[in-house]
Amino acid sequence: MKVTEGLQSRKQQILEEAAKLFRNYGFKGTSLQQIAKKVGMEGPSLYNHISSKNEILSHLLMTNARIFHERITEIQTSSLGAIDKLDRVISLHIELTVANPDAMALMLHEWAHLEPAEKQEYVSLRDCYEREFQSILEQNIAEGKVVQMDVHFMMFMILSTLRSLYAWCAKYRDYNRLELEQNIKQGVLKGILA
Amino acid sequence: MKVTEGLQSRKQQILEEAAKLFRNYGFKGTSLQQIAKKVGMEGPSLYNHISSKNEILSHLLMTNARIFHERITEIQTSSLGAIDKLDRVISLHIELTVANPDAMALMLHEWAHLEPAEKQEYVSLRDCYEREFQSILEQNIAEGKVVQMDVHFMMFMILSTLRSLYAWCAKYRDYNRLELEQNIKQGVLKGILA
DNA sequence: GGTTAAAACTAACGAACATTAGTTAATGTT
DNA sequence: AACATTAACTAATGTTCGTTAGTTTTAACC
Repeated sequence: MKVTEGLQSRKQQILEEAAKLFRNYGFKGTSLQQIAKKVGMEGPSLYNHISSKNEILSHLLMTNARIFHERITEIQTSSLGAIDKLDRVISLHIELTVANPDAMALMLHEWAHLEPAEKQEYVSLRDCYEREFQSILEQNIAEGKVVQMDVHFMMFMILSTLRSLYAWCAKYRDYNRLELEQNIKQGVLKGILA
Repeated sequence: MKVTEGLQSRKQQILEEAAKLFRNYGFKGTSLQQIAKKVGMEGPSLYNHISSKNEILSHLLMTNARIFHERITEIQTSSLGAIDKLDRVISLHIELTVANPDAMALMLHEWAHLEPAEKQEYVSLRDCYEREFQSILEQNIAEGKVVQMDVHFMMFMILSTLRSLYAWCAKYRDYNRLELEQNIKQGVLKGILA
């Protein structure tokens, strides 16, 4: 038995390098040999840590999908005011994106390569997330906190920005996270606040 | 020689079906056999119309990249006011996205699979586009047409929305294009107009 | 220091895929 | 009617890749 596991386990290291590669070349465009090389071993050796290539993708996607789902229902069922709920959801996106931009980059497209059962669960989690989001926006509209506008359209605009954040947040390393949050909230909300 | 070429040439048909498949499964995740099946022939028969799988991707990406580059420099060098230039650029995005949402979906990520020379040209065209865009925004800021805000950040927010449009515009078929334009411009600009 | 288990390596298999070559059917031209 | 061209097909090739099996090395523990 090993007593020291290194600061991050070997598996964690594999997941992180895979996420970077998947982000750049896509799941199908990345070979296990490439991943192995980044971690410093031969391709087949990966199978001492994972059970399949697909498991890597699955872990990266499902983990974050479940977190998003948990956290937004937590926010939605809280006793916060509508505007504060929206504020928290934006913070949630920024928090997860800053913590893990590579995995976040995969969530837009790469779920298509999940195995059927997990793909179904992923889509279900995402749809559920969007319903909660929409509900929060509708609450804001009903309370007059926000301009009159087609809900779907409002959601499209906000989610487009939040979901693209991974691609830009590297350029804002000099901003600390609070500055980043304030900038985004101002930008997103000032177009919305009545 | 053929006298009737059908309403769309066979090659055009291949490009369109390929764009749909690339959008859903990615370039690397789509096989020539899949494309051939959609067009109604066997895999190798595609080579009577194209010279390689990569040429399909190249055509889809480079065509639109060049159009974007041409049109934005046209707008930028025009004698329009700053605010009108921004307005035209937004219209440009909407126009091209509505006309060809599948090809537009590829422009975010699939350029990574272009051959080195073309990848370089693509990135160069995109960078050039972003410089022109930024320049237009700076003009707006200088003229006080727009709130004080980090230019890169402003560009990030607007481009995030415009570049995600392909994913949503299918849901807005019932909107006609003018309504769509008005909605987007109101949404994007109202967060910006001083 | 010898035992044991984790984790690395090498070799090889089998499937999928892009691409090439050679052939045939259909269509338009002379 | 003979010819040429286009575009389809079938068969085959070479490559890449995920994965398995078997073996060796590493390193903790008694």
